[in-house]
Amino acid sequence: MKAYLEQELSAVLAEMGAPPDFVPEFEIPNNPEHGDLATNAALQLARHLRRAPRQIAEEIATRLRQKPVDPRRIAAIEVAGPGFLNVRFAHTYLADRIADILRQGDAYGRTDVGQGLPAIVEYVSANPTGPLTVGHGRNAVLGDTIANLLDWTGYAVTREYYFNDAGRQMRVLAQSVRARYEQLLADPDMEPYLDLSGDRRARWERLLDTFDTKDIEVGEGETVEVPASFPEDGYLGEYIFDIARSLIERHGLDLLDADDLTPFKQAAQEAIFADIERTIRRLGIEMDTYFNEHTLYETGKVWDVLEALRERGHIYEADGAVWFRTSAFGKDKDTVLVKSTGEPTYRLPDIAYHVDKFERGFRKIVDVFGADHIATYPDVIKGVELLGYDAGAIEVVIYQFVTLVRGGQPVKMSTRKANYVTLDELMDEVGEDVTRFFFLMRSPNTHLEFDLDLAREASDKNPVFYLQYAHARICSILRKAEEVGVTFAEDADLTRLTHPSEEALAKTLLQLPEVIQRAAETKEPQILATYLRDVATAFSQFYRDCRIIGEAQALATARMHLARATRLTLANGLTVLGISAPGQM
RNA sequence: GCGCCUGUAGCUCAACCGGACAGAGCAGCGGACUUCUAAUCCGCAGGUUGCAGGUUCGAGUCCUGCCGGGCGCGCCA
Repeated sequence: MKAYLEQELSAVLAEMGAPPDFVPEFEIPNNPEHGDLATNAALQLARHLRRAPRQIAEEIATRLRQKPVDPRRIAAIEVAGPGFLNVRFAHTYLADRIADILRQGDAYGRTDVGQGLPAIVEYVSANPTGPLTVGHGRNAVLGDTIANLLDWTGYAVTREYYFNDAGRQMRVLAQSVRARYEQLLADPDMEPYLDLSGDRRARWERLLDTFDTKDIEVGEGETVEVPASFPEDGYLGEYIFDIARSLIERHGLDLLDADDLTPFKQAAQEAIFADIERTIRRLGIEMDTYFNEHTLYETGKVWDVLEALRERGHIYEADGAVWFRTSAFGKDKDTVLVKSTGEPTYRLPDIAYHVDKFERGFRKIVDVFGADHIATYPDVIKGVELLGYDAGAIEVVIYQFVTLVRGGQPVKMSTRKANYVTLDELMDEVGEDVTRFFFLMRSPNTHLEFDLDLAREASDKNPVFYLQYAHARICSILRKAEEVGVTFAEDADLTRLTHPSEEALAKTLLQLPEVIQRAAETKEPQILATYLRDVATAFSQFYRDCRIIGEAQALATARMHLARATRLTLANGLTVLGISAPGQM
């Protein structure tokens, strides 16, 4: 409808001498008295046409009315206020659209604006150094929902997890595991559990003699006692012990004198990745691809990118390092791409990674990052652009941090002390649906306060249940209506839906496709979450005013259609958000 | 000091490329269940959209300057 009106209006405006690049837009007015769709085109054109906006609006209205406008769709075109043009839907239009929703079923809300364009959404992308935290949760849920939104708007979406299992972080992780491994073994009580055959007894006794501990600083003057071999910035989490224990079960003390960290790294990575995958699966997330940074070295792409940048003169060497001339485009400093050790910084593979995304054919590239990456991604985009790719295809979604609030107080967390709430613990406490919804109900660029008390409350205070309750209630009504013999006739006469609550509900329902489009374009899922609340409210009001059971068959059937259309709208919207739509509560 | 985000009702937040009277939820007060789910609905109260200028027919939205909060500013990721 919107597109139809915009097209008709464009034609009229062209006749009236509007600039050819002017695109009129209709929007839904805040105030229902202003009709179902309104446009401010006359106001915007007043200056250009050098005429009073009100007068322009009158002429547009007159011309529009002369067009062969389908009376099944439009009931009235009015001029109002300083020069707005308000359009009212015909009653038959609403009836047609409800029938349309039911025809589309599970697909209602889908559009093809993306036209099958290949899109990639990169999210989570946590390196396997520990369990996912609440912060990763916002990333995961946001990324996954954006991927859903793009899918529903007609893009061919790939969901990708990018990670790096080489580098310093992983080395420190492996060292941490080895230190815990030694610590667990350096216990005289372990004797009965160990195979001490051969020279193993001597090795074990040597460990008992030499094992020592030290204190390390963890901030705010606090210290923690750790094995002497524990790295300064090692990982203190309890999960490191679990990994060490599993190594003892599998290898006993045979890894004691290994001078290679590989088995520790391997075990840690496998265990942690398995854990991460379990966690995101709980949230309903299924990745299409996992991309290991390492492949960018194996294929030489990292060096190709470096050479390409060098050829184009964006690179120079100084102090033994290779620099990217970022100061040439507005940054206050240049950026190191290859350290004097010969090892690239993460920025170089990041550029190569994005080049790779283009080479794989993606035409829309979405990255989901926390606010702490805000300063780094412009370099990557610039790098890609300098190599001749369409950097405009890259969209970076930056989300602000999450604070957990309990009892009105922020929950203190410190990664350093391994004192943080994991995503799994959060889901254990409040459930998966609530977790997803809370991460989605706020704009990504606002700081999120996650109120655990509110989230845990299974009551009317919790906004998730409001949506789910409305859905469950519809299911219940439809069940009961069928029990008492109200039939769901295919040929129901939907023009019988004339009650204001019925009309208001119907008008709300038919917004779903454009709401999904807008949320997809802006990458702001809270637009959809907010809309679904409106749907639930409109339904509750309909429920208050209009009964199904006990009404004459024709009216009851028409209302069943409306209830079904509402259920589809809620269910499809919740599906996009990745939240379940229960049949009863 | 510089860059990005942010400041809207007591609290948490909406407000669709600048549009008509700034809206919800929670908290507060008052109402509605012999009825298809009261996890619901209705009403009341609550605001100088941080402050000051500017652009515009029109500004919560755009520009400038202040003030407050967050995140960055490494040959870490």
